[in-house]
Amino acid sequence: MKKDWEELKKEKQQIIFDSALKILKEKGFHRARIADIAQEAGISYGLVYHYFKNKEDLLNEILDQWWAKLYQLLEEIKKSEKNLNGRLKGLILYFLDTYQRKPDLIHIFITQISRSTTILTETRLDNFRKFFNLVEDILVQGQKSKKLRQDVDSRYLVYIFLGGLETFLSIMVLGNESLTSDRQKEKIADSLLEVFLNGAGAGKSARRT
Amino acid sequence: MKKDWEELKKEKQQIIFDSALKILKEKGFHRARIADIAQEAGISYGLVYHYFKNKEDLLNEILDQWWAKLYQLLEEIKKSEKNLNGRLKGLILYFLDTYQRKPDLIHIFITQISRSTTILTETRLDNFRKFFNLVEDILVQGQKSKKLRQDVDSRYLVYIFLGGLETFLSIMVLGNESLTSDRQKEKIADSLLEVFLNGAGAGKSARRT
Amino acid sequence: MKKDWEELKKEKQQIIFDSALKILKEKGFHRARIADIAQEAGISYGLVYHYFKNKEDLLNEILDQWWAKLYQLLEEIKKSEKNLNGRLKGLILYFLDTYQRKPDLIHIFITQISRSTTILTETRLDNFRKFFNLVEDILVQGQKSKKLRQDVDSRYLVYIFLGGLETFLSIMVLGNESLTSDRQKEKIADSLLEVFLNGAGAGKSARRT
Amino acid sequence: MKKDWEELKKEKQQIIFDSALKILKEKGFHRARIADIAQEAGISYGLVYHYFKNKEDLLNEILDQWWAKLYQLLEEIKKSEKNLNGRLKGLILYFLDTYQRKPDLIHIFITQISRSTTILTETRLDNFRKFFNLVEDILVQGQKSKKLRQDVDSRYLVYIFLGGLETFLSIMVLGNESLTSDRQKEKIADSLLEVFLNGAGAGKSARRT
DNA sequence: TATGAATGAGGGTTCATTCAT
DNA sequence: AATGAATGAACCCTCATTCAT
Repeated sequence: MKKDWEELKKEKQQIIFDSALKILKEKGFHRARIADIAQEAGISYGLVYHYFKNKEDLLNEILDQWWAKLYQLLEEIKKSEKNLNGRLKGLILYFLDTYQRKPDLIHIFITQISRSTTILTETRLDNFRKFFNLVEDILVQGQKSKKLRQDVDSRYLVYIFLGGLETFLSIMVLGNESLTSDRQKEKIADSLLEVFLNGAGAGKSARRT
Repeated sequence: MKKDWEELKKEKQQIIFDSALKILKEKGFHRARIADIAQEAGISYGLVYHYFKNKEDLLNEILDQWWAKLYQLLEEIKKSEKNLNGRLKGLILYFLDTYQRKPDLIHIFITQISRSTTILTETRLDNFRKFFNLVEDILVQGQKSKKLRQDVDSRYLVYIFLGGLETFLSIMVLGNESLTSDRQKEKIADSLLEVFLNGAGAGKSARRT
Repeated sequence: MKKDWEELKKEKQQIIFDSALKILKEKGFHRARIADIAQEAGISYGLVYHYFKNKEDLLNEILDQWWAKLYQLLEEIKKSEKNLNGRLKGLILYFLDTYQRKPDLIHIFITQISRSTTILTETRLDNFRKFFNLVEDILVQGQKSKKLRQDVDSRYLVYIFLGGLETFLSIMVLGNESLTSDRQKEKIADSLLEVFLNGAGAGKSARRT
Repeated sequence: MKKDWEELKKEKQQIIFDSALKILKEKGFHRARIADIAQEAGISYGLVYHYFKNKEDLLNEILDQWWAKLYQLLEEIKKSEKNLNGRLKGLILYFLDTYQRKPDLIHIFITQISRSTTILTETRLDNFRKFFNLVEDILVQGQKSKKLRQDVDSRYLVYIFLGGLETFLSIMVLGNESLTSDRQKEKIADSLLEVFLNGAGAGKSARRT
């Protein structure tokens, strides 16, 4: 019986979560009103405070959930047998899949979290650092296995890789583009990887002079 | 005489501008108070309304100024005799120079403008589209002159190029890093270009398989 | 069986009572939350409403209990064979004993009840009037038996006597002082009585000129 | 001109002060709403925040003003040539005068400040201690000049003296009694002093056995 | 041009109370 | 008897904006 309660509580939390996601996407953190979120969730606004300490806390829980999943994925990637190409593609597809399933979440990540220093407390910045470090680990392994050039600081490679990915997502997010077929995701992932690995330059002459 | 007045007005506006820049950087658009900006500028908050219609208008003017300068640069680049490499490097250095001279401006561009949909009205999104289009023009020219590969959508190339640049700037901005020497800027620009053009992959085998 | 139920109910009520006492002392009536009291009592806050109609009612019950005991004591004193001195000392010691056993109760009496007009409804004021009247009865008897001077309004004597007592208690309450030995209580009671009866003046000359 | 501004500001503050006084008296700190105070003052509630940081601050300013005046009086009394009797009478009359002119202030002192530990921060308790110490100074001088008995702790004398005074004030405050004639004030002061100095006991036998 | 007093919409948060389980 | 989810009135405080001076 107790379990049912727990589950019900979790479910309700999730409803509030999803409502918050939608409202945050539409209005941004500062303009999102608790009343909006509650209305979206079909509950009274007082109840939001039953499940979350306050607005700040609600955002934090969303972020924590986001980061937890992302870290989990990266750890899995690191443990996997995939080669560099497969690993990076896995990461890209994770973002694209998430965008497909929960576009609001990616929207918020792109527009609110990944940049806004207003919201960025030191704790939250730490999450970013950890994320960048995990990606760097993967790229350093790539350098060691001679899959990636070693004459460029691994940190720079991280910036360029994630930068390209983020801009892709940004464009989709800001343009409200939909992502329907798996084929489309594959194509995007491959293009990104292709240019990241082989460069935008045309042919040998452009690439190595 | 009239000119003096005009000039004085411009000067005062600029003072408010710079103050706004600083406060916006520190607090973000929603938490930045007119009173803060006025205090920073050393004037009464009522006076701000003599020079700007309202808070929204103040932000718009800042953005307009930013975009105007950026468009101007891009037009100059397009008209210049430089080759693709020089053009892209010029663009990168423009951002780095601006970061050096007015870090607040880049900070706001990165954290507030480039992503926030809260602030992004349709009009403002147009500025982005125009910016991306101008950069795309340059890259398409590169493709036509066989400097850039033609098997990738020029749009994708824009995303990857600007994405890498933006992430570099983001890192500096979020980390409050300083940029002192010209040499440092050169190195960053070259690294970015090198990877963008030739890819992160190591040697032929990695790049073309 | 019914008795057991009644008793259990009384017991539970008493637990809530004591918890309320503690919380009221710590936070005062307005800041004391039902949830605090329930937590202190180790029960859910909903249950409080099974035993008390509402917050107001809970406070009323506490007050009623307090006044009932005090009235009972005063009636006993009036019926007793003690002389004036013994009667007044009995009253003082009652307060000191109560402070020793239930400091929270005296704390609340001093800080919340005896003065606060916020809480003082007309009904509650009546309790005060009754208390003052009962003490006045004792002092009037003292005047009749020539133990107390008759040239001062008996009402004034009440104010001075209770005022001194209350300030003593206030000091202990506000200073969180502890009262351990019976000797200490005796000393306080004697000092109070001594000054009340014989004045603070030094010798005849000061007292009767 | 500037002076006029300053004065106007002070005046407005005073209006808010007085309104606050009235509302605080009627409702007590926790139930007093800023909106009430503003309405009483005939201004919008937002303006209250122009003059005072918040509700807490408003209360603090009232308290500070109260204590400042009281301390000033006590210092004057200490410096004066009056004898003990005159000094104590001066103190009593100050309270009675204030009650006559600003009954709300005395009301708040009695019901909110002098007891409520809810409102009593450590800083505010310090004011009490200072007040008690200043009165003790006067009484110790009385002991030294043989006007007061030395066989009772001077601290106790303070409690008894101020206790009587406070209870008098309390009765007036809680009963909403008016104090019109100077004669009435004189009579009260004399009675208080008479009993404080010579005791409530009747004749020698009662007083010295 | 310049000031800052004045306004009030807006939104976060608390918490007593009810009620289904 | 017992729980705690659910509700919403109440109230504090912020701050953009206006306007008299």
